[in-house]
Amino acid sequence: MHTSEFILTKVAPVFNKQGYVGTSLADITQTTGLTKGAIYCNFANKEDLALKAFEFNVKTALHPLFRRIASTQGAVHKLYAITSYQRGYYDLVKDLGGCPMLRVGVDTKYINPSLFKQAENLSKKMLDGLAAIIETGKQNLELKQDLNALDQAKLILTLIEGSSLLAFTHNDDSYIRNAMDFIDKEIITKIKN
Amino acid sequence: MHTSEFILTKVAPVFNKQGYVGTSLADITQTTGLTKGAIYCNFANKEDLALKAFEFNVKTALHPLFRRIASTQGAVHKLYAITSYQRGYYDLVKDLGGCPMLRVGVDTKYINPSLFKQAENLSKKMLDGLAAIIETGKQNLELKQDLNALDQAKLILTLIEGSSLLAFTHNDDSYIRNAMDFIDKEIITKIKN
DNA sequence: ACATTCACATACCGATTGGTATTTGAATGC
DNA sequence: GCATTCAAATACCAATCGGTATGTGAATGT
Repeated sequence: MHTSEFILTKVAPVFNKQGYVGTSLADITQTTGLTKGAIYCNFANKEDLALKAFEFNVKTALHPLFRRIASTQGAVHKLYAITSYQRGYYDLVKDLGGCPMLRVGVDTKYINPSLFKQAENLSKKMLDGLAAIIETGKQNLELKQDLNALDQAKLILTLIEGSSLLAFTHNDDSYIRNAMDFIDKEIITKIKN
Repeated sequence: MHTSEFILTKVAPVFNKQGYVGTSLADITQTTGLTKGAIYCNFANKEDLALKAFEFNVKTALHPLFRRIASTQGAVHKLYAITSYQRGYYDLVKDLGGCPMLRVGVDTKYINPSLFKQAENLSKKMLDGLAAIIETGKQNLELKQDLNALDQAKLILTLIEGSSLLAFTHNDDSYIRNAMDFIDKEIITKIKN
């Protein structure tokens, strides 16, 4: 494993737990066991490292979901794949310190615009992805025609992110399971007869 | 107005926007126009100030909601009062930088346990309050008997916090209005005939 | 065998951090 | 009118901040 990759595996969770300003170079050298020389040899500066760390966290927390969605056929099955994935989300990102999109979205809006932009883009991408699934579901006559795809997507993303927030606030993943159960029941009512 | 109160009005939004470590004493003296002497004359230290700032933010963002709930009679009307209040939430806390409970809940878990505890307690209080409304609604035969009050409360709080997060991520309060419309429609289906 | 390279360590930098000790100055009590 | 009080300003502190310049040592090429 290259050193830069090793650094990311160690540092990414720290950034996700402590935030951008809350993570110091001392924290970084301490968790990696390396010195500043090694860090600045592999990354341009703290911001560069934070950005890569965010990408790393997203890769471990959300890319598996994207792959599962892509390899699943049909709108309804794609939606079920999402809720199924999300049910394991708490355990998946527990050691990471929670959902990276949520963390960066809250943390960096006023202190690190370029990092915030990444979280904003990712959130938008997830919303658009959800809306596209629902829209094609309508076109394929899987889902009822009177659905507003964008509104439904907003609702699902709201439940995903909101339940993740509360799960990590209270160390209790029942918020997530509860929300996913609800989405599943909602999906059934939206299936075209 | 006492100086300590004046300081809070100026500093509370800064803490809410930039976070605990993201807000320096220099930020504090700058936004207040006062010196460190004045700050430390009115507050024990940065943590004390941050705690009081959080209370101040909660007072402006959520106490009006608590009062409206308390002065509204009946479970269904109380629930509608919540969604009605929440519809104006984006504009209400826009200058504050978003929902203080959400901000502190994400920001401080690993860097300031006592401050995090405050957010955690508040979140728990809101959940219990919601569950109590639904439970008494069942007992008063306003709401259907097969409702799980706690699960419903978790769902509502999830939608409230999740929509607030997305609204401030994308500077778009349609997430909140959309979620509140959905809750309102859900309430109707839960009313006992 | 020797020069070169390069990843990483060490040593150091000015600036900023949160916090404190001292000073100031206006109001208050007598 | 003089001493006291007290909120606020000033001046200062060690520690830490992110970042950089230099040193080092093992691997590489020839």
